[in-house]
Amino acid sequence: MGKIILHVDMDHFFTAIEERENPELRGKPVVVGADPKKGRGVVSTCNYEARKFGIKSGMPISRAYKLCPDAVFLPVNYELYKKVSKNIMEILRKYADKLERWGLDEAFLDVSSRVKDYEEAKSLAKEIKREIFKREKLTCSIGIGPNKLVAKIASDFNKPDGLTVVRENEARDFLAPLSVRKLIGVGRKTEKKLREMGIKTVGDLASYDPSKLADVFGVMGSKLYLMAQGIDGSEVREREDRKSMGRELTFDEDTDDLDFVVGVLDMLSECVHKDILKRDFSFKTVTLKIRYENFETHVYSKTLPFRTRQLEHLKKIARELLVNNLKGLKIRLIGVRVSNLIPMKGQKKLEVDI
DNA sequence: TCTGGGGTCCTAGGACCC
DNA sequence: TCTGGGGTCCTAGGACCC
Repeated sequence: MGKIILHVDMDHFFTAIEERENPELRGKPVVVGADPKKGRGVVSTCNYEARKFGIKSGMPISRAYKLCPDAVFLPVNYELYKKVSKNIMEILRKYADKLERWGLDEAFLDVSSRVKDYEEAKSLAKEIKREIFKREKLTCSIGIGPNKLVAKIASDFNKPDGLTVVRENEARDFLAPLSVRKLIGVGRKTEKKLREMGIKTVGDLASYDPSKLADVFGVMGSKLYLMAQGIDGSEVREREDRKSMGRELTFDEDTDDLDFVVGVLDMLSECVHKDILKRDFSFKTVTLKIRYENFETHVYSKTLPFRTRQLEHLKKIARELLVNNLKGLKIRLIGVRVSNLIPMKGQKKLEVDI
């Protein structure tokens, strides 16, 4: 028999945690994200009451405010959400051969060796939902399928507090009526390109000429065609090795005050440096990100011939990358990231590195 | 609709090495 | 003399995920 994969997706995670911590919020529209008074930034998560007003995650906070000025607007409390996420991942880990975290609030579980059929997988999923609710007072939606793609789309099919099973022989028909946008890896740009080719649904994609898809999208084209048939060979993989760590900040107002920008950049470098020390890495590459008033965004990087973990190296390279590449426009965002990470030797690994 | 902050992966050209 | 083929690393940009 093939694999059985679960996708667990916490229901409106950030706002659900806020409601749990402060029950007075229940029943009211709640939005976690940027400060609507400042007006810049987006909605991170909103609860179902807020969605009734048309608010969605990713939407500019100014628009959310116009749609529902009476909603409760809360800042993003990452430290709290990370702690809750860690608890939930520890619960999930017990139920799976392999677990792949996908952001703070989602995970794939390969349970192939733990269950003998989809009925048993369904019982397991119910048990997971019970335990998460008992321990954390939070609900989730779970999708069960023959691979990650189908499991993920299944978890999204019935929310909140849903459980959807899609067997291997049902996958094609299940996917066919859905928008291509539901497929993993199809975002706004690819959706638009596909629409221009007359492809709107997964069914349209499944019956399209695969060689034409390969011509237009390259390797991605073949993947798209397979996904449309419900086929996805990707493994559930435990990610041990972190690839990069960074910090970025959008200013309240665009600025051309270079001293100010350098000051913020130094502060971001210090934050990144703290994370490096906390997780015990050294790095070789520093990347500077800069976004101008017209939203034009650039990244510049420099790789050292040696590894380091010194704050002064980080600050100096970040500053150089900034002043060597500036255009004559006001600056909207500045960010710094380190990669080419090398774990320091002889140190024990953190159990869950979030 | 005037677009956050944390990330990952892919592509493509060029340097450099054997 | 005007010319290779394979491999790896670096850099910049872009699409995508939550």
